[in-house]
Amino acid sequence: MPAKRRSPCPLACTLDLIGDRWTILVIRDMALGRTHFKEFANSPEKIATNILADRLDKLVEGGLAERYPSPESPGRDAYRLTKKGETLRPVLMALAEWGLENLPGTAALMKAK
Amino acid sequence: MPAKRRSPCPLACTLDLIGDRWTILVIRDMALGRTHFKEFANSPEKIATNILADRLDKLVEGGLAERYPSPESPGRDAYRLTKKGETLRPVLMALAEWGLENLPGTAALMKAK
DNA sequence: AATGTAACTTGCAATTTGCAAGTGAATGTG
DNA sequence: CACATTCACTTGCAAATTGCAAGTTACATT
Repeated sequence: MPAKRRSPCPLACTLDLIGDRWTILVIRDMALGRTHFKEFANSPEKIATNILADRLDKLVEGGLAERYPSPESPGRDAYRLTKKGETLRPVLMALAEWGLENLPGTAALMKAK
Repeated sequence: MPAKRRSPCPLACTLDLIGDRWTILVIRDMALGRTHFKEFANSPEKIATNILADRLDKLVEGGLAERYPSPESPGRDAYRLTKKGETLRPVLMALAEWGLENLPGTAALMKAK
């Protein structure tokens, strides 16, 4: 069941799903290979843990990410993008590229883990 | 002067500039050829007028849009994307395309005026 | 002069954020 | 085995942002 939509516009609907201050950054971290809560929390933007927990839940609910048992640390969960989540990669690239070309002082430090 | 940035990541910086609930929709309207306050306010998402006024100011401040005297209704102002604002078009397209392909029930009604 | 309309502004109430501190389970250490 | 850590969250608020409705101001039309 989709979150509440403001209109049927595909752009507006996409924003209703991932268009807040933090969700896309969490997706970015997953796209870079990060998997654990702590790693997301340690990103330079310093997302608050309550918001991170909330966004992770919503990403899972929305089918963009999935929780799975962490292979290296048994007992803990990890997160990864689903197939649907992976399709957002070009969207993130478009946003990042725009920033790189139009905002002075941004640096492409997006490196996979 | 750029708005406060959470990190130097180009993706994060782009979001710091336009990554809120409404800004991108206003840019969409401008990209569709809408020019007046009333037109933006009449979009199906029904942005509140105080927020619209605030976002228009910030878009102008940020150099993505510009105010100019309305040609058809003298005395009033109109808004249009600047060159920099126009470069966001592919970003909006990426977001809209993703919605169209991944969110059921979205319809591409994005038609220029 | 009275009415209308566009473009805001103002006043709040309701959400959402952000920060700090706390909790509970699983590990690591002596 | 007792004890301190670490991780993954929760909880409690205060502060900021949103959303809604009702003004207000300037210009134009009747």
